[in-house]
This record gives sequence, C-alpha cells and structure tokens, in this order.
Amino acid sequence: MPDRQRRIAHLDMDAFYASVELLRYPELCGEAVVIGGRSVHQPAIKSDGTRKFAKLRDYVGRGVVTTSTFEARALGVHSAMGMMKAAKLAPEAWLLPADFEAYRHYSRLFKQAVRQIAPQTEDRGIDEIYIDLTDLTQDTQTLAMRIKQAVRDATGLSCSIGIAPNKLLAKIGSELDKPDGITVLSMDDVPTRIWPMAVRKINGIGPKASEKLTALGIPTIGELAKQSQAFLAQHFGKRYSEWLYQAARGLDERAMITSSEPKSISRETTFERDLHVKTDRAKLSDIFTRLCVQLASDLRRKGYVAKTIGVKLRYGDFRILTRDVSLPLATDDADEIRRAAGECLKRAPLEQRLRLLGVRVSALHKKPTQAEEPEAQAALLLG
DNA sequence: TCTGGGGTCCTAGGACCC
DNA sequence: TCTGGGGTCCTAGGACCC
Repeated sequence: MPDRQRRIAHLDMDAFYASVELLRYPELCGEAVVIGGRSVHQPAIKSDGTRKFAKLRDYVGRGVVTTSTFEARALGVHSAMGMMKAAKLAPEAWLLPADFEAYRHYSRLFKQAVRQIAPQTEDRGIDEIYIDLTDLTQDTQTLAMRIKQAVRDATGLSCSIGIAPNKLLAKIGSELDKPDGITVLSMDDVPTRIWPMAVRKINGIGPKASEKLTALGIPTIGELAKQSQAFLAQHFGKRYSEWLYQAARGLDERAMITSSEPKSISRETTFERDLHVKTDRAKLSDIFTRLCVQLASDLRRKGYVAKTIGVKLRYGDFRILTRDVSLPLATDDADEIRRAAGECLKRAPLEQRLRLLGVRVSALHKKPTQAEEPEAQAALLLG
C-alpha cells in the first residue's frame, strides 16, 4: 500500500505516426495526410527530384486508417475508419503506408530520453508511457518541461503529459491539453474537471460499457459517481462494478509495472476478398503456412518457446471463432506449429467464407539455453 | 466495396487431482 | 457409497487498448 502521495505522469506522443512521417516528408507539413493500408503507396521520386505521393482517392482495399494529421481529422477522417470511407470524405488527402519499423525506432528514442531523467517507466505501447516521478526532487512543472524538452531533442517530436496521484488520472490528464501540453491534476480537481466528462473518457470503459451506462441514464463520470456499489453490481460483474465505483472517484492504486514478459504472440491477415476452403484451398494453405513460419521466426527472434497453439477465424459476417490446443512440449518450430494449428482448424466449422485467418501462440517460456535444455525440458514435462 | 493487426485481462465451465 | 471443498489447468469467448 502506498502510504504517501504518488506523482505519476502519463506521456502521450502527439499524432505519433503522422509526426514521424512529417519528419521524413516535411513538404507535407500543413497538409491532410492519412496513414494506413498495405505497403503499396510508397512515394515515388519524380524526374525533377521531388516526391510524388499517392492520393487517398487512389486507394482500393479493405484497410483502415491507422492515423491521420490534424488537417485530415478536420475533414472527418479518424483512426480505425475504413479507408474507402475515408477516401470519400477526403479524396485529395495524401496517402502514406504505415512504416512500423520507423515508428519503433522513434519509440525507442523517446523512451530512452525519458529514462535519462526518470528511470521508472511503464510501457503502454509504441507511443505512450507512464513515468513515476515520486522519488524525484524537482517540482512537477519543471520535471514535465525537462521531459518534453528531452523528447524533442531526441526525436524532434512533441508530446503531451498528464501528472496526477495515479495512473487513471494521469492518463486522462494527458488528453486535456493536446498537442504539446502539460496538465497537473490533484484529487481536488475530480469534481470540477473529471465529473463533467463522458464515462468513455475513462481508460477501461469502452464502447460496450459506455453504451450500457448511457442507456442506464449514466452518461458522465459524475453521474457514475452518484451510483451505489449495489446498483452497479446489479448491472456489471463483481470485479468490474467495484472498479467502476473506484474509477468514478478518481481512485486507482495500481502499481507501476516497470518490466513484463510477453504472454502471447500472434500473426493474422485479412484477405483481399473472402475465401472459401473449398474453392480457395491452395491459397488458404499458403497463407496458413506463411503465418506459422512468421510466428516461429518471431518466437526465435524473441527467444521464447510456446506450449499452446491456436487459430483465429473471422467469417465473412465478422463473427470470430478461436480454437487452441496445448502441446506436451513447448516449441518454436514452424512445422510443429502448423501441425498443431491444423488440428485446431479441423475443429472449426468451415462451410462459410473466411475474411481473416490468424495463428497465435501462448503459454510462453523463455527458451532454455543449450546447456540447460535437458533439465528444462524435464522440468516442463514433470510440471 | 463499411470495419487492420497485435496485444492484455477477465469470465466461466469442465477435467482432474488431493 | 455418498458427500464436499479447494486448486490448477485447459479451452472459448469477449471487452478493451494502442
């Protein structure tokens, strides 16, 4: 139990992927730019040396918008929107393929820069981290400005920071003054600044819970804070209702998680058109093999073996089905993974067309080194 | 032409063991 | 033969996040 006030920061990079692309293509600054789709619309170099970019209206396929610049957002284009729909809203927007290699590179740079100042950080994906400032001596505003400057020096990019007594409020805070902002929240700010907000603003209340709460006449966090534990327990599970009760009051005791091991690794692909096992057998088989080979290579690169292998199907109507199986011995071998995943596939109904096929491994263990292999295998066998 | 890909955590039932 | 409780693993599905 923390017996003193903590100082937790949440740092969120501003329009991260789009900003990385603008570092590379500064001539697109101030333009509506959309990032997404597969790596086809790579900019070409024209004879006069300038770059030729694809227009969003040229896009054909089933991709979604990964992110977009503020100028594109002003036209109604947002993350997770279908690209074809986005193309109708902003046909003249520039289109760039996502380059995750580059984003991971800048992600490493900004995280390293932050750790030079505050070593206690928790990864929250490629463009966010929590930072524990509790043990640092400088005042909050100074620390926040130093961190932002360090990120800018290391990457040329801006970020927004929220600082609060816990992760829940810090996360909300980082959204309040975007881009390039600093927001400090204390518990005293909860009634005035948090309660007027929609319940959806709480990290952990998604589309389903938000819709359910609104239908119950609880659209805001303030309304949520008026509900009794008993009322919430009637409509949500025990754990979730207890969490809702605390979150509405800005209470959150979750500790910083400064290191963690992966729990699962997966590869999946959405087909250009829906495929059927009967008529597209060879194509599906090739894709299936490719996913297993990629997964085996992911495991080896990261140094893990997996005991549980599974498949994921998405049918043409968007229903999802999963099947998995646990092996007696953990593996990182593509053939073994394919065999096990193939067994899973046999247990799935395959009458309907498929939109997506995925393969997933879980129950991961660090791969034993050569020397300790027999003992480690024996230990796994004996449980 | 609506709706990607890679993750985490939770729930819940059944098997199996003590 | 009946009764029972706890713990762990396995499997499937779903909500949610970036």
